[in-house]
Amino acid sequence: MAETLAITKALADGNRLRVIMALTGYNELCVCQITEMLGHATATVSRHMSVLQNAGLVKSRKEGRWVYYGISQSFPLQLLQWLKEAVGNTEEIARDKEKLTTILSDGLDALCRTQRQRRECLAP
Amino acid sequence: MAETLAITKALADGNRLRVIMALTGYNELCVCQITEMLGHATATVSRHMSVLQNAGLVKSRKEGRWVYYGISQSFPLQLLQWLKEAVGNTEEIARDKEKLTTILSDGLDALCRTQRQRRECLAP
DNA sequence: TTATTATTTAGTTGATTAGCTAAATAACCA
DNA sequence: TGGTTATTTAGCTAATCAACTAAATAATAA
Repeated sequence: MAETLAITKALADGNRLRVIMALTGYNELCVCQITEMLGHATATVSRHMSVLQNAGLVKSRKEGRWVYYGISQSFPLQLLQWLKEAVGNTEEIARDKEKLTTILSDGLDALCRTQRQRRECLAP
Repeated sequence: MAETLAITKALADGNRLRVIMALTGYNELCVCQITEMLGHATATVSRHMSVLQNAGLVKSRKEGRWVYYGISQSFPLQLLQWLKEAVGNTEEIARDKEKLTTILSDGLDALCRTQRQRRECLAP
């Protein structure tokens, strides 16, 4: 039961549901892209991703300085289908999809640069 | 998304998963029977049942002094099927099933009587 | 090598939640 | 009616968890 509970707990958070839905639309997304979509601190997003990964719902792949996440093959299919039906057409997810198109339109280097500048802008 | 999140949060608890699985085996169970199976205080169980009901996963029916709970018609079918496959054959659930057969074998009046005596035994 | 950079991990704080006891409801029964 | 009883609600405490900042890691680039 522990494994199932890890899954239901992983899905019991709005930010993590948004990430799952985003990943169903693209087969991979970089941490900085997910961070930009959610609008939280990078460390917070990293924590969310590790919860999803420990539950076996997403997998990660490192390429250079970037880490890409995608839906895991072991994501229970019936569960994923239900999720798509249940939240796939909500306003929140629609906004995320729209935001993602602009996030992806500029490339990773540009995105990381603007995020870096934003951080430095708030630095002590 | 709020409705879906209410569902995933309702399922993100081991006791509530156990109740759902118990209810799939019997079309109705009384609060005192569920209480006996979980081994928690009645008030705690009542709270768990209201979480499940607010998420739309179970429905309740009052008959005399007893309240019976059952799986709701609106319980998403794919979700329920996944749950059955995922936890239906775990040790915990097997123990619950076994315990339920003895709980049910003695009738509601007898069960409530023993629970009452147990409470009075611990009373100040 | 040294510096830079993307991500993760540690450590802290505030909010949510599961458990309990005690009090309140609602329904039966004498 | 008044008393008993099953369940729910209120109020409390301890534990869990999401968010942040700062420090550590891992990889690139100069």
